[in-house]
Amino acid sequence: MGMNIYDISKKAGVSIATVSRVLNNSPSVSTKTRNKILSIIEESGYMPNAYARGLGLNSMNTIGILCADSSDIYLANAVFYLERELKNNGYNSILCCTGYEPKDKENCLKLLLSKKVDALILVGSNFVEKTATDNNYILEAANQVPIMLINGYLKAPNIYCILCDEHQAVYDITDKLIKNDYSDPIFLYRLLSFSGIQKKDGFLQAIQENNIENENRVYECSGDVTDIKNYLISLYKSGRHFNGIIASDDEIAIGAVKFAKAMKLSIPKNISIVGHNNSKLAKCCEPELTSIDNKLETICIQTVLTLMRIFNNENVAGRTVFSADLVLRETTNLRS
Amino acid sequence: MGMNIYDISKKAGVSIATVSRVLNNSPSVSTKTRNKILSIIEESGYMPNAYARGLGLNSMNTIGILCADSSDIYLANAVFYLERELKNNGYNSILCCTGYEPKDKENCLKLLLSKKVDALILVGSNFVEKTATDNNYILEAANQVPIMLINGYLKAPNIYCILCDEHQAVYDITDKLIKNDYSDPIFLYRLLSFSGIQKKDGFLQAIQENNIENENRVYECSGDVTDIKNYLISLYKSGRHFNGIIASDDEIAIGAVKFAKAMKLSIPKNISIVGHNNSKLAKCCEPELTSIDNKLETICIQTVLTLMRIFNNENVAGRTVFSADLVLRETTNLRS
DNA sequence: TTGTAGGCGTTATCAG
DNA sequence: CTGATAACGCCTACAA
Repeated sequence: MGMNIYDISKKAGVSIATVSRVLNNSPSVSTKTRNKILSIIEESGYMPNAYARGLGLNSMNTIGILCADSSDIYLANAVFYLERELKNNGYNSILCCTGYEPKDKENCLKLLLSKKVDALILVGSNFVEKTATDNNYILEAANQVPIMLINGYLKAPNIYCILCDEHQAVYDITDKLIKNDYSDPIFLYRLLSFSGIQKKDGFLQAIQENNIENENRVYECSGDVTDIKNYLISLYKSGRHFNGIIASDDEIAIGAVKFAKAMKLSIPKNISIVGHNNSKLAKCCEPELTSIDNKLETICIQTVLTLMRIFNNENVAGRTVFSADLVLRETTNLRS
Repeated sequence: MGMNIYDISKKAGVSIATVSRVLNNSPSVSTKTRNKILSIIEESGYMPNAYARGLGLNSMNTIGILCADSSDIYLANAVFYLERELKNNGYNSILCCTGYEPKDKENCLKLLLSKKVDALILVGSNFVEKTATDNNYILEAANQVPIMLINGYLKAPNIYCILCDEHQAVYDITDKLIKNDYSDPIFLYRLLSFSGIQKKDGFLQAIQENNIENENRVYECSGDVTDIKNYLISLYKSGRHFNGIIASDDEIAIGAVKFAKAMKLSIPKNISIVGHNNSKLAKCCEPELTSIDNKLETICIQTVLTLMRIFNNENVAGRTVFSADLVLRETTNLRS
């Protein structure tokens, strides 16, 4: 199997340059020699050595995709869309799951850089740390390759951010809920990542503009559906009787639904519940979850499109924002 | 940034060979020169060129992971576990989602081969086609690199299969259900892939051994939770009044739960429902889903372990089978 | 249209 | 312990 371009050139009675030209679809090869070479390549099963090619061209057409956890439903979808789009544009994807520790994120990023990927896509707003200096390694990386940031924002040269306006989305639904007499909503989140903060601030802005007391409204939670449910039950039993729940992801919202059922609160009569991401979970829930759709596929398509433009030296925005959709289902009684 | 080993060697006043030795932790370098070179590398931010190294060593330590659809919850988990294990062993993962068309699977596999990955991991039994010749491309690929098959079986040189005994698992639960008076169960599946067939056959064996009529027991279904629900409703309304549902994945099972609720069948009193994969969905369902856990993490860990042994020229089994666990929850009233 | 030769940045062999 | 040099396989001016 150890075939190389010399072997092919010998068999064809031509020089390696001509073989290389055929390989790279150069027009300046006679049809006759081209066909001859092609048939020899075909029958010998020869494949150009990707490393050698990479060495000469300084690229192997691979993109590094970094995400905290590709088993997370949301991130898994992002990875799927990105890989598809990249493949359609002739690029392969190296996946690297970093976990949530800043140090690990940095190590993974450097690892991919050492593999000489052509660009890096950081998926998930948790890549942007609150402490600015913690993001320095990303800025440095941007000196070497373009960095695409999905659902995060970092203003710096060679960093391109594609995101969804979560602030507005959460503001809108909170405001709507309040104006529909669910005037005592709470907000549940896992992480105050970039988008986590956006969501929280959108929520609080709606609270403020409606002149509602803002104490005891924002709660951090963690764990699986059962953990969330139990957390809410104890919160409720402690006397905090809210009538609306805005969750920062669908899994939390499902925990909230289970809580409501456990406490015999009728959904959406006694309590409204809104999820986030409009994931597959939303339709698995009963009643089905109203959820904010943050246009993940659109974002991923745009990300790859933007990246291709960058490779092509076209002019490109450092920041692209899409607005979210609200998908109404059975955990609210709102109308569109 | 375009630093190479020559630049470093000049700055250090040594030859490139010595720099290379330091880079590769060769013991035969004096501590003095080693430290000098290391500090120069450090301050200059030099990184060895991975392509050049790959060219020389004929490996870039990358493994190709092929799966039909990495947004599928089950496959996403597999990809996550595999990437983690590979990374821990010094390998990077190139992900390639193939879709379900045989031709596309073949193209993706060849694409990865052309990138000179060190091995290929095919995730999901749908990679093994029923028509033997359709698998030829996999056998050919095995001439170039080791092929790891997760949840599929193909007996051939250099192909290593790690799987779960789905047959036994489905047999056991079906038998149990029947013996607990749920004597009219049906089996729902999406695809008759390798493991799909295992599951179906396990089901049918239990049916047969319990002397139960085997007509109108096995149904193909597709789509999302709502589609499954509607499919079952129409089946039920047509007069097919089963009292047990064994589903080939959790999403189908959730559709089944929704069907039962819609038809006012009490779970598990009137009907028992069993999912498969023990995914996150199982706990999102209400009542929570009894589900067959096919040990995905164990399988992935074993896969990478086996692969490392292969690289190490150790002796390795061509087939490793784990037994499944049954996780009892609220959609059955069985005891462990 | 085709061939020659240099360069890409390593690793590894063989002298010293 | 260190240095010179030949691979590794491809691409691409430049020459013919």
